[in-house]
Amino acid sequence: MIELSKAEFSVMEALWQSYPAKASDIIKRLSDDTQWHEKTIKTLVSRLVKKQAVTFEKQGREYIYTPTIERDEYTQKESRSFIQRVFQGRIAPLVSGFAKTHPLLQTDIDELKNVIKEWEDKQGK
Amino acid sequence: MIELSKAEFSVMEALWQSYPAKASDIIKRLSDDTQWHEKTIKTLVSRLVKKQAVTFEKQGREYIYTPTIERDEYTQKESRSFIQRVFQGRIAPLVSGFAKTHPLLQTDIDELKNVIKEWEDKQGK
DNA sequence: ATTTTTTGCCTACAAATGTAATCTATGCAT
DNA sequence: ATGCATAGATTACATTTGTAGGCAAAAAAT
Repeated sequence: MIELSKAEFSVMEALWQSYPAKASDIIKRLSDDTQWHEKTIKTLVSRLVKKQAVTFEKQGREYIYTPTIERDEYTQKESRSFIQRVFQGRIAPLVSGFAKTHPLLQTDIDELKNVIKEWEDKQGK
Repeated sequence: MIELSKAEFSVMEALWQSYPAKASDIIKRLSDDTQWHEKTIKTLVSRLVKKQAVTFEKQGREYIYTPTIERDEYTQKESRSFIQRVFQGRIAPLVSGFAKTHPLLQTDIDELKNVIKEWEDKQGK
């Protein structure tokens, strides 16, 4: 599994927002959320290329970057390994712990109900 | 917030299992799960002391270690920051993403239903 | 009593991470 | 045509993390 550091993940977020994208696009997007120096972002992009989380095509002297993994795919893997490590692979304890300090929203409840419904449908079949 | 690395977290797990505990206890417990050298574990314990995740009392030349944070407290904070970082603070997307690749167990469903029930009770009041 | 083991303390060292600065080649403005 | 801005490549450097080794003191074993 491709492992991303927190900073690298943020760069991926900027790229996932819309791609293919030039470095300058990524830098522009990140400037809204962070104080990172342009050089810093370029370093992170290079590391992402090295980790093969991102590829690029040359366009003149510029590179046009594209992620090699989708956001969903990555966050799912990341979630699983987090849940595995911290909650022995069980998700429910995470949810109840989280809910203890963070009131859920109506949309969360709806979405959770949906998960349950799908599970029950599958059981039924 | 006290930040623990993965290896440090594992050591905390061993300590949370039962404390106060001596270094040798921690080492014994970790030997079941890992191949870590005794020295490695002691280094990690020292770092935990430095990070103030653990305190100790001298008992002769040995130290008796105690965590300063409870497991629940730590994992909740950790979960929150993970969810914040990866899912903008929303937990439901994590759950549905997770469920896509990891069939939930009956106990998970029960626990989730309980979370929902508690939420609804609170709404009603 | 002397040796061996075990404690915690200090030191080590490579890889990963955060955070850039410098260098080199190229394209753009004048 | 020539200098300046900009792109990516290379280098830098402190901190954190993983993974120990060595040392001095004390306890345990013989």
